[in-house]
This record gives sequence, C-alpha cells and structure tokens, in this order.
Amino acid sequence: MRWSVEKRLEFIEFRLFWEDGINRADIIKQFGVSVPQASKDLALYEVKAPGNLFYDKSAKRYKASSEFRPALLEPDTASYFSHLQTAGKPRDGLDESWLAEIPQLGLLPIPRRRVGVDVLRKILVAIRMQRSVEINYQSMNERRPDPLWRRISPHSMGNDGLRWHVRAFCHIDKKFKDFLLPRCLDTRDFGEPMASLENDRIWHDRFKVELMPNPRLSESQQKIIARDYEMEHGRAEVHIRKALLYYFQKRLRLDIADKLDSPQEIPVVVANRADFDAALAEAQA
Amino acid sequence: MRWSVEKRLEFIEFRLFWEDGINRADIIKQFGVSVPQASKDLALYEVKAPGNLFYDKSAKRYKASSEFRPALLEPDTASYFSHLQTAGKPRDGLDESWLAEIPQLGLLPIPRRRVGVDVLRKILVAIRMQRSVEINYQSMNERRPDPLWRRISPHSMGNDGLRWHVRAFCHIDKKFKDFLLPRCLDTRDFGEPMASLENDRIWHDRFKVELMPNPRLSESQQKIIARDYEMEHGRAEVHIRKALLYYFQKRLRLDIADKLDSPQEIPVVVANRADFDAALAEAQA
DNA sequence: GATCATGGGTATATAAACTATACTCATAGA
DNA sequence: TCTATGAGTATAGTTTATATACCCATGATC
Repeated sequence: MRWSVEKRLEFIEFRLFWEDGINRADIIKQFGVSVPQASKDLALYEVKAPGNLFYDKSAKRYKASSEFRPALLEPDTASYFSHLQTAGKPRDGLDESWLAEIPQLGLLPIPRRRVGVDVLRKILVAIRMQRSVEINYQSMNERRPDPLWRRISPHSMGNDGLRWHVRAFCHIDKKFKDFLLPRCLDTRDFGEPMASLENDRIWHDRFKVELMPNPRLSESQQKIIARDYEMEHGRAEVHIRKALLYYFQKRLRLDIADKLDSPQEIPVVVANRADFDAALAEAQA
Repeated sequence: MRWSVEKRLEFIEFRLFWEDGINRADIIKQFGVSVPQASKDLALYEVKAPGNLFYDKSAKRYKASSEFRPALLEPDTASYFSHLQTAGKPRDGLDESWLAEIPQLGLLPIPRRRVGVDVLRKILVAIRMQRSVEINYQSMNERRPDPLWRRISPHSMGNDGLRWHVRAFCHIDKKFKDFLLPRCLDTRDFGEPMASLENDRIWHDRFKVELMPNPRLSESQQKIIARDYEMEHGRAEVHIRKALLYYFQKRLRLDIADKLDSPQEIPVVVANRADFDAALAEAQA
C-alpha cells in the first residue's frame, strides 16, 4: 500500500478515535482527493479494521463503534497533547494538524524574542561540519555590556524549558558554555574547532537526581505526589545531563523549597541534596 | 499536483534548507517510493524552485545552492525546534520527523505520571457533547485524602507549562476549577451539565500583565532583558486568561522575585503588581 | 406527505502516478 | 585501472485517482 493511502487510513482512524467521527468531506478537505476516492478509503479502512466504524445516518458521519480497537495507530495521550499544543500554528512541512475541532484551549503565553533563521541555520552547519563559528553575542556579563564577536565550537542544541541554547566551547573563556540563541545576533566565518563533543564531560556526564515528596506536606499528600511522579519506595529517579542540572532545578522550583512557606507549591524536593549540590557546583565550575 | 507529491517536494526543500542536502535514498526511505520516482521528484523540485539545488558529486547529494530561496515552505526557527523536540518520539499519525541527523540534544526530563487514554477520551467527549461526567479524582485537599467520585461539567483543556488539566464546573464545590488529568483515575456516567463554557468568567477574562526588567539588574543588563522580551518603552505586555494567571506567575518565577538574592534568576518582574494581585485574588476566589 | 438538499455508494472511462526492470553514465576512491 | 555507488532514463504494466454520471437513504422544510 502506498504512503498516501496509508496516511489517509491513519487519518481516518485518528478522527474516529479522538474526535466525533469522520466523513468523506473531512478526507477531501485534508488531502484534496476526489469524492469517489474518499469513499474508497473509508471502504478500505473497513477492510483493514473490520468492525471499527459504523455509519451514523442521522449525524451523517462514520463513528467509532463501541468495540473500536486501534489497528493502525497506537494512540496515546502524549501524542494527542502534542497535536493540541501545535494545533494553531502550522508546522512547516509537518502535517497540518489532524484535529478538526480544537477544544477550547488554555496555554501559557511565553513572551520571547524570536531566533533568526539564518543564525540558527549557520550554527547547525557548524555543528554538523564540526567547525567553529563566530557569533555576535549579547552576554549578560557585566564586563561585556555590548554585543561581542566571539568564536565558539558548537556541538549540541539544548533546551532549558523556556529557551533554546547552543552548547559550545568558548574560544575566549576556554571552556564549554551555553549560548542562548535569542542572544546570537549574527554569525560569520567558519574556522577550525578548538574542542569537540567528546571533550565536553559535563555534557556527557549524567547525574541521578532522586526526588521525594516534600516532607512538609501531610502524609496523605505525600502519597499522592508519590503517585504523580510514579515513585517507588518514595523516590523517583531522574537521569539528567550535568550541564542541564541548573535548569532542571529552576524548572521544578527545587531551589526554593525551603524559602517558600507553602509546600503545595513545591511538591517534590531533592533527596540526595549533598550529591546534587556537588554535581551542580561541578557543572558550574 | 497531488498531496503525496506535494509532501515529497516539501520534504526535499526541508532537507535542503535545514540539513546536509538530500538524495534519492532519503526520499525512498521516507516515503517508500521507487528509485525512478525519487529521481522524478528531484527533477520536479528543480522545475518548481529553479536554482535552489545543485548536485555535489563528491558528497553524492543534492545540496542547497547559495541562492537558495524557500519556494514551498516558510522555514522558521520555531518550526525547526518543534521538529527537534518531537524528534525521538513518534507522534501518532503525524509525520515521522523530517530530521535525518538529529543534532546532539539536551532536553529536560520531566517525570510525570501518564494520563489514561480512555480517561482523556471520555472527557473530550463530555466537552464536545456538553455533558457532565463523573471522574474518580484524587484531590490534594486534606479533607479528601482518598480518590472520590465527583461530577464535573468540563468545557476546556488547559496547560500550566508542566501538566495538562481540564477546566470544569465542579458539582460539589459549585464553581469552576482545574482538574489535573493525571489525577483523574477513572470516568463514568455522562449526565446533564450544570454550567457551560460561557459561565466561566475567569476563563474568558484576560488580564494584561505588564512585565519589566528586574530593577535590581544593572542598567545594561536591563536593556538586554528588554530586548529579549521585545519590550517597548521598557514594558512587555502579555494577555492571559485569568484562570492561568497563577501558573504564569510560577512559570516565570514572578512570585519569588523579592525572595531571592540573585536578580539574574528572575529577569523580569511584574510592573502592574497591584492590579496583578487583584486579578490573581479574583481568580482564586 | 411531497419535495429537496445532503451525503453516501458505485460504475465507467480516462488520466496520472508509480513500480519493476533494465540499462547507461559519471565519479570518487581503492 | 577497476569497482562500487548513485544518478538518469526508457519501457511496459499496475495502481491510484479523477471526472462524470446516476442512484439511494435520510432528515428537514414546506
């Protein structure tokens, strides 16, 4: 079966499973096929997944039967949320969203400067070719109040939960650092690299964070948190690159557990705090 | 031009723009077409976007020429990041990632219990049909230490930056609340709704948060933050549902600006704090 | 209760897309 | 010089899809 047919059948299954069914018009709209072809697709789906759909004459739609069993997809909630999140915005090349009716949605608007396409593209080339590249970078460092041209040897992309950065060896400071992409104003001149992926130990090394429910919560609340995080014996383990440890702490508000009065707002705390702090210090060095 | 052809041409452009070019094998692998067809596609792309590619005989790949101008896509960084983020995980139905070489990647692992597919599906039905539904919900409320069957009238999906919840009218507390999906253990029995989307004022009402650089930063640092957030006259405006205001505050760490000593860690603070607190109190009521 | 719009199903002939196979050519690298 | 690789192309045949036409069932409207 050809790719285009396969995709249409998957589309049918997706709509049956997650939404209010499907009819020919939906298929025509999504894929631009003809009316007879849409009919054929629905008939073919019935062959591939017998008993999954029935025609609701009153609604004039095919709907999932009560014995519906996904045959082509493996629907999971993460995938549905992923659709939701990207629903409005068209993602270049990637499919239009398969959602027909997007439920009312509440997302957090995070205001951020956009990254220049050309800047990103050039940095990706540098990573791929294992070259160094000069970036015009706006540092927060007080000693460099203005954007500065600096050479870096980038090797990876990272995300701190809010922003994307590039992990690179800094030719000025002679060490690996994270450079925020929105602060890369421009790029120029590829060159010889000064270090490569393998040399970045803090990037490769992972630390095992042990999380436990905030002990300041009541016992029953702690139990709930333990379930939320799928803990075993009251501990959840998270393996994370040491280079991302700092961001991880901020993201889960682990750093302010004892500074705030309301334990509800920090459901989990670090169980292996001494090791954690040591790893953090090592990464910051 | 048919949908499948269009997609393949877009794929060619995507790879040319973001990656190290493309060859027939790539197309064959992605779409399962034959060798001659892949040749034709490349030839067709050359017709549709003349001058965009050239054949690198040594690398045995087509590559983007220096005058490359996207003709089918409108590449932007957000879309590329979106690809990156979902690279590993297959997203049901949605395309396989179009990335060939995924650069080394650092993402924050956020440990969370998964949401049951059937639970989510049933809640979506309730939203769509405007019915109420009973959920077996594990509240953090001290007075309800065990999971409890409770009836809700859901109308929307929300995300707080870490987790998804359903916005619903609670038949017990007689008001609109957020129910975390991971804590919905089960569902049953649709019924009459007690309130609908239109009644949820806190959901519809939006508050205009004014953000400004943390005044405890140096002047030059404040300027950088102002650029990061694309501020005008030192202020960035964010319109946000009042129902999400609480999460927004947590996400940007706005609530702890004066509790921490290092202003670098809280780049922006709320400029209209009095109004903000009033809106927050209103939403919490 | 007749009419009508809507959406499904299908048949036929035709066109487009695609495959399988086979062969040629150019090049880089051994 | 030889060889492996990947591009290009031609042919015959298959699959997929279209355009057009017509029929049928349903629910809503008059």
